[in-house]
Amino acid sequence: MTTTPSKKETKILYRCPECGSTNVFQDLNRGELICGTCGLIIDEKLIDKGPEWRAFNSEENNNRARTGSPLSLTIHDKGLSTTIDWKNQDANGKEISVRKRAELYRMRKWQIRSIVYSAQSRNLTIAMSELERLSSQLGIPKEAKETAALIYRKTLNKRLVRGRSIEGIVAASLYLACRIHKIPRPLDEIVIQARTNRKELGQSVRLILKEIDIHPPVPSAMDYIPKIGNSLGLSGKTIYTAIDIIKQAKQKGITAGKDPGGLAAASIYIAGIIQYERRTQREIAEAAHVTEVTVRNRYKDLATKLNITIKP
DNA sequence: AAGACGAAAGTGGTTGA
DNA sequence: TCAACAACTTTCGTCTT
Repeated sequence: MTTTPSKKETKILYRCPECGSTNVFQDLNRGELICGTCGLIIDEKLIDKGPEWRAFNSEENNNRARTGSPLSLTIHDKGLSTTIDWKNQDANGKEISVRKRAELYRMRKWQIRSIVYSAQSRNLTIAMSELERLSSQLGIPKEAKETAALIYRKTLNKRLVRGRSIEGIVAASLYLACRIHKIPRPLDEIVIQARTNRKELGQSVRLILKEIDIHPPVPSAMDYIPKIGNSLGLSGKTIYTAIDIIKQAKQKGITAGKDPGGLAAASIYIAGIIQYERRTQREIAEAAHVTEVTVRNRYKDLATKLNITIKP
């Protein structure tokens, strides 16, 4: 699986309300509409309304429909299917010949395999509908959703879902997929929508990280800034300033071990003051899902360590 | 009156013996 | 497995605009 975020930006016909430029891009990785001139995020949580793939003939259609026909959630045999007994006796209690025994052995083997197969596809059906629900509720673009589906399939193949809730693993897959695609969604934000609790989600995330070969980048404060800045209605200039502050902080190595959300909030606070676009600590804290105190502590930290003087 | 600030106590997660 | 620990939160009183 590839973890390199593909730079998928499409230029579209749209005029930026901030600077009037038509240099507007659609960043499908993040699901955002961005002005290429001033950096304003015009819209986020874009929804791809078209079908997720196109087919020009029936053969392609078959090849691309990777989940097969839509499965009904009901179990086709309702648990009433034939079972083959393990006893080597016929209905009258007589011993079965060696040749028949070998045949029976093969039949049992395939029957069990088919049961495992249907159990897995049933699991996948439930999981995918849960994934669909979760990602649409969190406004997650389809690329991250696809990645999440892939991660989920891997965990399913490794039998990691056994004894755990499907919902928990789905949420964990989605969380990791978001990190891979650099669309920050903190655990807590997912917990609100997911049918799990914080503890289980955290455990599942760690389990997948350990067992599956994926290496999502450590979430950076920079990834949070556009989202927070946009929800506060800040201009592209301020957002750039905030990103710049984080870059400086990174160079000085003072970002390690700190909550990226808090750092992002602090840099936005400082950027707001510098660019005369001030927001109160409370507003920023709310948008960044941290407390005022954290904003305060981080911003004090950043200001002293980067020698930024804040004008009163 | 709202916002900013800081101290103190509490919380959940990580680390190292 | 448990205690120490760092980062963050909650709460609350005080100062500033």
